[in-house]
Amino acid sequence: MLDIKLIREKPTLVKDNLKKRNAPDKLKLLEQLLKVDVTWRKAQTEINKLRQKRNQLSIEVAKSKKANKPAKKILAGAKKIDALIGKKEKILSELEIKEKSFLMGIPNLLHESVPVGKDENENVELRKWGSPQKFYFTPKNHMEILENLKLVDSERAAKVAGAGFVFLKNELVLLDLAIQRFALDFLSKKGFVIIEPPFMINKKTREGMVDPVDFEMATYKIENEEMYLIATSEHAMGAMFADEILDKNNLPVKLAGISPCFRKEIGAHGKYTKGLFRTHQFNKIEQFVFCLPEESWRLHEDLQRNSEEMYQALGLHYRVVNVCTGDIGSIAAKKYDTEFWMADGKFREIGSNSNCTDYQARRLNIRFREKQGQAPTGFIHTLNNTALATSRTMIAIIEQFQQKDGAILVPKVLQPYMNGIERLEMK
RNA sequence: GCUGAGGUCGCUCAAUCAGGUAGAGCACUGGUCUCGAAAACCAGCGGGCUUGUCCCAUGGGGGUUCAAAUCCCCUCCUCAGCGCCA
Repeated sequence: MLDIKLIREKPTLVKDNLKKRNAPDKLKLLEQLLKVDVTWRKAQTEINKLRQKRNQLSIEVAKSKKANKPAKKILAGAKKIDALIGKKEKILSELEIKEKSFLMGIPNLLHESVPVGKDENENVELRKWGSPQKFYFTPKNHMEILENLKLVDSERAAKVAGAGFVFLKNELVLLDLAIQRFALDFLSKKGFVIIEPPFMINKKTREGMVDPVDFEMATYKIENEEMYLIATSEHAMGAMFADEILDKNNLPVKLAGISPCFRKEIGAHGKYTKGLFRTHQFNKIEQFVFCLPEESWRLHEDLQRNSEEMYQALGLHYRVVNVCTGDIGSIAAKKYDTEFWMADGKFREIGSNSNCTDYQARRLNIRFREKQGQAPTGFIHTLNNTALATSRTMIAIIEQFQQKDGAILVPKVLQPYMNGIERLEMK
């Protein structure tokens, strides 16, 4: 959510931002918002004046009663005004709801370094790291390899749960856990606090954290309860400090979340959905940061470096793209996607790193202050970046490190977490 | 899940029984004083807008009333005891 004051004072700034985002419908929304805002302010002032009158009459009633004088006349007048206020309040609250929903629909202001573009095809590649091994055979898709090694059972998973679920088996489970342990140890050394969040969130948290579009498409709701399965630990961690004021000297707060992620949407048109790439459930270690406004851009780069150091330690070939204005999503001011090389020669997303500036914090009401006892100075900034999502990291490992005999080489850094297993192979 | 007690400014509490329009202390900020600091004193210290002798704000939502922290209903959370259970 943007600051309504900023929109009032600098509407052209917001407008230019929407133009950059190539969002004509949002431009309309902005016009509507500005209109409603004027009406709301008028109505507010009008109501305030009526309330003032009523308050004055109320005081007079109290005075008369104390003096044992009849207050009938005053009461009649007050009742009239009261009825009028009631009517106007209804209108006002309708305006408020409208204004809020318009305001929520206005996306975050983009950082100047975000490339302008229509869609994901215009994301700008910043760098590549590593290279795929020379395959002296035709590399296979990860599912084929895993099925040969009997490390997954997706048919039976479909039977018990449906499409989009898998049974992981034996060493693949160990690999999944190893990736998580590796990421936690890595981030812990970098000063992150390890967090296992609630895997369900309530309505208020959902409204504060989940983009309405994502919600419709991706979120599971618990039947008969206002509870939702998290689609990422970010949802729970972001709301951890909702309505709180953090002391400046305790910032930044850096969290490493470990959780399963539950997502409804997997079959969107034209999306790559093979095997483990999109499933209803996967495990992920997530970096989440609360910080002062002046440090967020530096931390954005730090978070990116953390992820890349992990991919490099695993030996994975990847590239980083600066996500363009048409593909960035409404919450982020800037976003890097990291994409890993797959056996079909394409790069696909393995992680996503966003600086949300104060956009999330304003909605969640998370502020900071110079020190204890002082009034809050402003809203903090939030950032989130995938550390390692196990399913996609496993795909990368399997497809990039597959051998001619169908075995998979386990990256050295993961071996200690897997009882020293060096290869996943047929037994 | 049941019973009880609670939720008021950053913190600790008051006003609740009996409705009359939210107050104190601490902390913090600025000023006076001082070489400087402490103490003392003065002022400020939740949000809004059209900056007023204005409006809103007592976990959240509704109701009664001229008027609600206070009375009624719903709901969330915390603590204690009991019950149930990996």
